[in-house]
Amino acid sequence: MRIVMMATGEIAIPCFRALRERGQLLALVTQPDRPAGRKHRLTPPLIKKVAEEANVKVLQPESVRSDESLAQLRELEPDVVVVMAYGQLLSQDVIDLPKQACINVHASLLPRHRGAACIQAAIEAGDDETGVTIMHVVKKLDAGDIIRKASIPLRGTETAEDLHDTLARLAPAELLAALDALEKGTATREEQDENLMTYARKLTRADGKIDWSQPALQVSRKIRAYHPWPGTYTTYPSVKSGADKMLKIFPPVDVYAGIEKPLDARPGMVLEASADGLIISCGGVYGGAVRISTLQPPGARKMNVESFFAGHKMIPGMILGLPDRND
RNA sequence: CGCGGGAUGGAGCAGCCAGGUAGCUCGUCAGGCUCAUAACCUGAAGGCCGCAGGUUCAAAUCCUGCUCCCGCAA
Repeated sequence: MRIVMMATGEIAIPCFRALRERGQLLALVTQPDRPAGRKHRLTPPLIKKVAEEANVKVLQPESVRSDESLAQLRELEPDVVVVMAYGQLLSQDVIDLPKQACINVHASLLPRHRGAACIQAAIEAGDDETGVTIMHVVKKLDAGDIIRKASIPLRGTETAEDLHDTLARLAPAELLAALDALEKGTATREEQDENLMTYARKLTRADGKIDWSQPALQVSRKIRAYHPWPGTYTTYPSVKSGADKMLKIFPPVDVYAGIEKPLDARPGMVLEASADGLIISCGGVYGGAVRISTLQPPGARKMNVESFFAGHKMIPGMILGLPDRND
């Protein structure tokens, strides 16, 4: 079976290796090297290096839908194209190019959480389970018929980083099973139920701002879901300058559902600031609070709250995340 | 040459703009108080102030170059 893989994200690396071992992996199509990092150095996707080390041909078209790129792909005469975290939408020409099928590996249980931020969405929504889906590619994003799914339970403590790695490891077996089924002609197709569809749009840095008026459980899910990217943050009034400063917040985060709070407690209010953690009042019908233990002030490294309090004043009653002019 | 912040005993910070005694909150060690303690009191150790030059009577502080760390952006 002649296979071309289209992938950019690191989540695709285990699948790449599985395909390489399976044999007849003709090429990896990945995004062009982009200026990245602090000096804007041209940086190749990590999976490109993996492919080069494995002596797999690498193609990096600016647009995979261009005539030039289509011609290159046609020359390879693939039976199957496997797409995973590639980063470009495919045109019908590309989808129709392989003789047998153009399939996609997606890191959620479709039709739930279509789109780019599927891993974050599963955690933020508080789902009991998530998984990977192998499906046919159609022009509409992540809407094609499903070949296979594999699910894993969510414990309610994992971060997106954990889940990303777990799903990356789960995917190869499903992908290989799907390919075997396609090869033998035993593959099934299950149409997606559009009524159950949800869409996880691409996240931006600004999405990481914590809304303390949300219930504690929701706040804690967001902190886990957005780690390590785009990360979560709030602001705090600096005693020294008086200005609001940004404060990044990291997992782990504990939820106190029935905590006793002062009568004047408002969302975002610091209830306790000690070496044990920073306890912040949240909102919602049942209230509650979260306890944070890892922070990062501007210009500094990530640190525990004990270190933070050694050099930054933060006292109970202080309100975090007050709206600023940009809101 | 994308933009910006930072480097000061073990940790986190102030001091720098207006050069002139190494400071704060902790930690560590010793002693005290206490039934006891992560609490409280007293004391001590621990710094070539990131590196290299320059200016100056005098540099953590001003100037130049370099290294490393961080945020934004991508």
